[in-house]
Amino acid sequence: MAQLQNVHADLPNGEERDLKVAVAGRVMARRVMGKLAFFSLSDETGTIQLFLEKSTLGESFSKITALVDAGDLIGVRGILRRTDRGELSVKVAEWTMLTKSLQPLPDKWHGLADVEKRYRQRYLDLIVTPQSRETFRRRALTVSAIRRWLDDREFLEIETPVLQSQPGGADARPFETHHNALDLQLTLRIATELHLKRLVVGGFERVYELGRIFRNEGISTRHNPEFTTVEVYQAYSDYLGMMELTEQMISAVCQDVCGCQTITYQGTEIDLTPPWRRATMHELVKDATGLDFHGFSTREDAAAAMEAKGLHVPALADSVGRLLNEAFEQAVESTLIQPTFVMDYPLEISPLARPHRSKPGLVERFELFIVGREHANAFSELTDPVDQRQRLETQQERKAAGDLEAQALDEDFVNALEVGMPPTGGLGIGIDRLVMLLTDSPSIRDVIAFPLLRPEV
RNA sequence: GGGUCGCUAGCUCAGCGGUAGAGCACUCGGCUUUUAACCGAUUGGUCCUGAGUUCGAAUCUCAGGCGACCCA
Repeated sequence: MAQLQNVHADLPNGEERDLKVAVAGRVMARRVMGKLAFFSLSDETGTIQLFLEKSTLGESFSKITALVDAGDLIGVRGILRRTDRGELSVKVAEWTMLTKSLQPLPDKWHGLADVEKRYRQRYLDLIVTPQSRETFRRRALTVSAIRRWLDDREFLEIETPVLQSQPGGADARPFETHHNALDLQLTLRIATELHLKRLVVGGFERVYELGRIFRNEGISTRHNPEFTTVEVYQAYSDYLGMMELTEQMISAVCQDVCGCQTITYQGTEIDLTPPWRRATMHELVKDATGLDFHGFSTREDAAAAMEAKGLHVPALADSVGRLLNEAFEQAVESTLIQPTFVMDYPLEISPLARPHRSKPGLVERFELFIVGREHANAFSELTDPVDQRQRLETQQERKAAGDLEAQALDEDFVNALEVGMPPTGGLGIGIDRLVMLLTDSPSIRDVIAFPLLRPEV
């Protein structure tokens, strides 16, 4: 229908074009006046008006006006005519009921305002909310633009298991399930990381996977229990290489999806043109709070200084590094509106990242923040199997001490590192949050077609 | 987990202690240039659920359900 509107934009008011056309779609509105009627017919691309005359349709006119309601799917044949008021129309010669709608459409003017109903009955939302259709169209464009960008650079997408005997690759609680034939307790993956790294060990030097992961955690405007990430691994690269890849890829995807690299998110202009700001976590915390975490040698010193600044000191944060991260989350995170790479994280909160080449106690890791939210996480991968085993053993101790999100020790993964993994840069990007950014959506539920909701009744 | 707000016709909403309402949609009638068409008529209700207060509850109170937003 958009095509018809474009091709025949030159047809003058009140004139007909002797061209037979056939269109099909959903009747969105009816305006019937005696011996003349106008319907609005919509398909995925747009809307066209139907011009129905009793004098040309005869008995068929009474049938269509009597039987067809808003919401029905019909097909019509006829010629093109632009009405006196300038609306391109199909002057209908024949029509067919394709699908009768048994339920009335929501209010044609107000649409579906109840957000709960929009999520529970997304099909209705999509019919009556053009904005919603545009969001999911852009989501599809985003996903395909990312795949195209990576494929063009010879990254291979390889699918890894969703069902795993133990979760790994992230700090998160998994969903649990059971395999009947093997009588095996399984978990749904919380990340794709450990399997993609096994593929790097196996000789695939550029791999990625764009897919669904599952984390058994709360729901908010930024969290859905199942969400989509893309993880990318490049052998013989490092976190600096991943930083460049990240800004190049996201700015290119934005260009593809939005047609430019400067976008507006909830009223704030965001400039995604590379290069992006880079700053270390230490610098950012110092700028925001005045606290220099390089100067603290014990947790007690750091905790006292934080409390003096009015920052909360959680009991689980049992080291200077964890407190630095707390200070960052409390004082800095929400202020990082324009794209910012936050670099050089504490080692103890990064059990899969390589120690920093020149800064003891830190790792070569960055997270990307835009509009105050984490959008990506990357590091120079830890490839030393001895160090990796120790780090995961430390995680086991934390788990025993009650940290439900501490990571498991995946023996086979350590075994893979013992076989030998090349130095590698790894990156994970949250697709849902990226789509939120590119579609100006305030809630993650706006970019997930069927977000998890508690069942009614 | 805590706080605030919401839930009334298919949809959008009003009503806030005294007979349950409007617009749109649906049904019927009228109308040959409408586009939120218009005019007239009809129909449509577990007022989220339960308990309580009251002569009387959609309305007040308590508990519960579902959702939204904020906080942890």
